[in-house]
Amino acid sequence: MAKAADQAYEKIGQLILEGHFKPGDRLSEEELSRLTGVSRTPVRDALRRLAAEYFVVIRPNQGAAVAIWSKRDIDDLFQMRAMLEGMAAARAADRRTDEDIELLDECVRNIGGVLAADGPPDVDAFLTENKKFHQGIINAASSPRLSASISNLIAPAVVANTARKFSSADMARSNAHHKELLDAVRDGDRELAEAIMHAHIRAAAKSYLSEAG
Amino acid sequence: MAKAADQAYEKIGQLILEGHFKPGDRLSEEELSRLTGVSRTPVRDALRRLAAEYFVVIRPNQGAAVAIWSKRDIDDLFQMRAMLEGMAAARAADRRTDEDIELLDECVRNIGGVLAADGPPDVDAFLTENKKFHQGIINAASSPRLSASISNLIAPAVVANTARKFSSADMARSNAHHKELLDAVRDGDRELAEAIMHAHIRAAAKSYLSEAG
DNA sequence: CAATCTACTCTTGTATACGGTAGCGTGCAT
DNA sequence: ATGCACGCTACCGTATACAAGAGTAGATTG
Repeated sequence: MAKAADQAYEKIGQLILEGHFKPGDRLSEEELSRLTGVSRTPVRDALRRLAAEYFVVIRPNQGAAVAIWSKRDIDDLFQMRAMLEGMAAARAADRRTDEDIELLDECVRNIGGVLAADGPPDVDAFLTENKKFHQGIINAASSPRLSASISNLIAPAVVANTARKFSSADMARSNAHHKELLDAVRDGDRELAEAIMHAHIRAAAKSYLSEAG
Repeated sequence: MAKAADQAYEKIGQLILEGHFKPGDRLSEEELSRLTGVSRTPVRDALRRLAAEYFVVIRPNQGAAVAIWSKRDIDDLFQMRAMLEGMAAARAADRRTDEDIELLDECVRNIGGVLAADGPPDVDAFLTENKKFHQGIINAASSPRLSASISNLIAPAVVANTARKFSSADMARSNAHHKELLDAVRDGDRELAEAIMHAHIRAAAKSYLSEAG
């Protein structure tokens, strides 16, 4: 957490997630400067980072605007994630350490606990553990470039929306995938790990796209 | 494109390509400012872009340094390119227009002309047309996010490849792949297009890794 | 003599002021 | 009335000035 640039980055992302800015809205640097309480320089820096993550689009001399996501864009994104995270899963199966396995196992057990609890499912807790699990796979792959590329693809907006659309059944199936993935990675079965991750993400994509239209 | 930030971006990339800065070297913003003739602000902007493309690494309060590429990093990079460009080729087979086909055909014919000429092969001309061909495939896929992701992966690979000498045989084989790709895309055969692109890039990877170590 | 603490310097991070460009509204001519 | 041109305004792009942090070298003390 360096300073102002990170504040701006967090704040702007949050504002987009909350719906304060809608897709297509222009993002004035001066306005963001007022909203975030820092000057335009770190705001510009934050906007470039958000652009790298496809959160916003920047056109020369026209400033930034919240990215507009077509159904095809989202489909492409999920497909790219499926491929890259599949590759990460395969690498993880090759290079995993005991600590990696332990972390992944913990996530699976935690999600199991969330789903076993009475009452409505705790979607936030699920999302948190889910993120930890996927990050664990990516870390286990120990490929900085791959990690960075995947991070850029996981636009939090899409992730958040996806989680909201998950039913209890979806989450249960998701965690079943996680268990299978964990086993495959533990056994060092790279092909199986990759295949399961493919299926896992494609299932999420289908779930999202069927509801979002 | 007369913008100072673009000038800085081009110039810095060029300096790294030429070997003026070597992997691991620190990149002082002030020094780059003097070398490029613009102020630090656009230099910083350029450095962030280069960081997004994995050309350089930036650490908070410690500035930028030329990225260091391990053999594994390069291998990962080629694999990622193979997957993403394979996906692009498949999409291109689905969505290609007559203009796309015409452009690709022109590239193939131009490279054929370069290779057919007497004397030593014109490597620069080959690289230029090769780039145009791959860009043509990516454009034909008409997926902005996919295009952006691939662009970020290609730049460093080019850096890595500059050290390498292309043989006439390499270029001939490469263009044979291009011809097959063109046919597959023209015929709308997505699976074939994807498979050929996979092979095409994996072959390039093997060729590079065998020479560079 | 070695180790540690401190002060200095050099670089990055941030703020602000200035210049250029694109978009937009108004007015005039057809 | 409509289309075009001119000027205005507002914002982005760039430069520069200032603040803060990290690395280093020197001095002091054990």
